[in-house]
Amino acid sequence: MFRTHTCGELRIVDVNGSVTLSGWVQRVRNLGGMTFVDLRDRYGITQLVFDDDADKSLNEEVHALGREYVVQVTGMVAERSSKNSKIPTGDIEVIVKSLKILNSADLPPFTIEDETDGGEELRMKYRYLDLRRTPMRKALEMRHKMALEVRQYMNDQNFLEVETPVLMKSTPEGARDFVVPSRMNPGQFYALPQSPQVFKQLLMVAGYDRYFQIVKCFRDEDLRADRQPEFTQIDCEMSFVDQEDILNTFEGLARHLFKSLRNVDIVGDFPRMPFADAMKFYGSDKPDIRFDMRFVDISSMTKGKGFKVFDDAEYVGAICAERCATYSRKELDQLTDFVKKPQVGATGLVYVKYNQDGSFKTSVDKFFSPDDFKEWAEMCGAKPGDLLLILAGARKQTLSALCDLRLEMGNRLGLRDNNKFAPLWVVDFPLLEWDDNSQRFYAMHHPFTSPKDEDMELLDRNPGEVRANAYDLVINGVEIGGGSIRIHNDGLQNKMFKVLGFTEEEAESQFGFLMNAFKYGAPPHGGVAFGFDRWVSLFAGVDSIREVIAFPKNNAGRDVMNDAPSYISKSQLDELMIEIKNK
RNA sequence: GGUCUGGUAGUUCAGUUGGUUAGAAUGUCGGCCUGUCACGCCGAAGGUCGCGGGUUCGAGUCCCGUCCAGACCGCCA
Repeated sequence: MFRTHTCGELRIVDVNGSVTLSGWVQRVRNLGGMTFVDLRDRYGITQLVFDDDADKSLNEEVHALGREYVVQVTGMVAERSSKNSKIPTGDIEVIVKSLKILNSADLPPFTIEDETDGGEELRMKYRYLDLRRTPMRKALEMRHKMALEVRQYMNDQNFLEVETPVLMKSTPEGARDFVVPSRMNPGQFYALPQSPQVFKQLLMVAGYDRYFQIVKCFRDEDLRADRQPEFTQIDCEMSFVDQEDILNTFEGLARHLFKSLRNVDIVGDFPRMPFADAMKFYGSDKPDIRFDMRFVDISSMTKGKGFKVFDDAEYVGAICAERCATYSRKELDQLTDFVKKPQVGATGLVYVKYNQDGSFKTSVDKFFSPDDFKEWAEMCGAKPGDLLLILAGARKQTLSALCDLRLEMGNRLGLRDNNKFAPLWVVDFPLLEWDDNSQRFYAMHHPFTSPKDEDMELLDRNPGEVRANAYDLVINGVEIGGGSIRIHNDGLQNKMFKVLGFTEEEAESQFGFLMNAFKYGAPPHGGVAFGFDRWVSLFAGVDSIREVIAFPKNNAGRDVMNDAPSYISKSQLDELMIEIKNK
């Protein structure tokens, strides 16, 4: 027997018991006449004592111990003379009678501690060591528990988990597919699913009524801190529902997860914000509403006073930073540099300090009067002591830059507390997006999204104005998930394909099976998919989804631990009838 | 495809205008130490300054190229 207890479970009631523990050596503290060893496993840390007065026979073996050695010990549980309140086992220790080294260990390249000294690259290369650290273990435990609670809630709501294929058909719409060559069908390829979208709709046609799946999805696009080539979704679909039913059902899921994982009660209904308002007031389709600082369009009040930047601008927008009128020249310069970064893309920043005494100090004193500033301040709801930050230029770029500036100010002012949660439904998304390059409309969500009934007639004459029955769940400025009510009749679906520029043949070859299915009694249905990794990372309070994925890829899509992807042999290629082109 | 930041001891980093033998902390190793829990004290070892080229009397430092890592833009229905 390797152990009678784990390293996390012995307490004061176990004193005088004989126990056997196995684990990893976290740390050795040799005090000369006695030695303490912290023994670690997944469940915790237990202190071992080797006391010369009691028994010198183990001296040599203890001396040989190194970090991360795997050992087994037998001994007696004793109450500590000096207790450690920081760990659950801190009242006791094990006086060791026998010690067996099960395996020695090379010196790890970084310290296996909560605050490791290891950099990102090393941690990824030796991920199995990184995963020994408590923060990583806790993140994966959080992930496990979240999956469990999702299944619990969904089961209670009558949802059925159904597995859908991983090898499926490639479709050119949307993200780039990962493809898998088929040996038995030379020259043909499967695609890995970007989402099980069509399968879940077919399950609705099949009458399964409520489906969900915690499922891996794949997209062959460049990575980010919150984007991996393979990621996990909570994928859901329901029949005989309208948008309201879906929002309510999944608001319930969100509440259940907030409560069970973070013990947070969200008071009141989740707010809902039309996409158009989100863009107008926050410059983003995923606003962080933990703090207000809404944009105010002051274009009308800033023109015709001879300040060319404002006069030429399509849009002049302001945000009000409370109690920031005391900002120094240096701080304002930093903000100016921030908005001028290529990633933000503003050409400059205008500030208006509304001083405590009611006077104004601004970067545009030459062009405007104190009365002008007073008007702007009133419009922005600014009080003496506040600071207005103003960007101007083309509408789209300026809204986007102002969004970045708002979030930066939120960070500076400590308004983005990781332990505070502000969920939000963004609704009424546009159905279509015009793409200048290819001179055609693309589905903003996906081509199966239904237009709003009241906008249906616009579909022919002004498709860009049509709003969709589509919605996103946004928490703290993170897009946690999104979905839509689907089209369930083949006539409307055909029309959508037409608007999207598909020929009948293309629509038939790519989605014919779905259109065909719709002919056999498709119920009205809709659904949603949540980014499981993002949600876990939000609850775990970490910045990157890599921190909640056991074995993630790096930013070039590589697994630096096993060096995938890799070349395959000539014979493998031959079998697949594939030839590699020289660059 | 692009922009930016970084690569120096096992690790995390510092390194002045281009100038003597490249430093600190931590870890490691050795010694001392009987109540530590980030133990303490003393001592030691540890470097292809990512790689290649160039400028220079002289390059960790400047220039060019390249590789690697990270953040972001494009992309991600």
